Amino acid sequence: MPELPEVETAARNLRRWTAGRKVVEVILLDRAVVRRGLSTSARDADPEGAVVLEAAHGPLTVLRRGKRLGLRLGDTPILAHLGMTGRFVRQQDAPKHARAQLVLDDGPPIFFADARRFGGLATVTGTLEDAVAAGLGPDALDTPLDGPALRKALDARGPLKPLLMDQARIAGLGNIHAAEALWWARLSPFAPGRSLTPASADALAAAITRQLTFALDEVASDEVAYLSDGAHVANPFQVYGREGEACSACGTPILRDVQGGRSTFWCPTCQPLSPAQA
DNA sequence: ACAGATGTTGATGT
DNA sequence: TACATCAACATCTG
Repeated sequence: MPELPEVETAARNLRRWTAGRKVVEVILLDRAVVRRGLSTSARDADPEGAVVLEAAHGPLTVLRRGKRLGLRLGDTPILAHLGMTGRFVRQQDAPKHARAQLVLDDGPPIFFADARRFGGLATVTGTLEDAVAAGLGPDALDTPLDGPALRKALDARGPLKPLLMDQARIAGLGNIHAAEALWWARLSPFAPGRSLTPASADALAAAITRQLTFALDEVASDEVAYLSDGAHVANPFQVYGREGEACSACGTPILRDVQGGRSTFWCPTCQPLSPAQA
């Protein structure tokens, strides 16, 4: 599930859970969770990094940029990425697919669980601040996105949606929220980034902020939200996962297509691929 | 049963 | 350069 709102929630939870406490031990339940350079493959396991993590202990500091977390555990800087199914939970017993465990000096431990194993941990060379920012564009939520900056970031010939998901341009938007933000801004996912007018860039910047803020509020209900994963609520999105359903604004059936190997959903009426988008 | 999806990010190839 | 495609991995849905 993790896009930026879930990662921000994870960061807040970790801070809250460790406030006034110390991590006294790191237990790796799946040593391949420690990767070279946050690779998404367990085949890039980093055994030496694993040894470093196992020696880490002390108070925890948490940074976030886009979907990437930076953890300072005592003197040890660590990067963490949730991949597609990663999550942090604080509870007594190990959840399914637990990969790592942080033992605290007080209360239940924190587990990193990740069914699909695209997520992972990595040791860092250099400062944690540099590592957490390396290769990422401005954070889509923290950095108040303004139209001009966004227009510059998206100044490329390719279609808007993949550009929005390019973490080097803007850090934090994934498949769902990119689709949703484009709907709110009434922009076609297929429109060339370079075709953004100043006015549409303003609208898109506002839509991104709105979408992420809204989603963060939805997810922000801490670990309870995670534990109730099974309890499926109604699809809270305007277009994502709604192929064939009526657009909430105009009633036109939502379309689905594939861009860059990912499903894209949009309303052809509200988000026309037309010449003038002002 | 099985084919085909799935919120992630890279490494390839044209 | 900049696309698209696949691969990593484990589940879930039709």
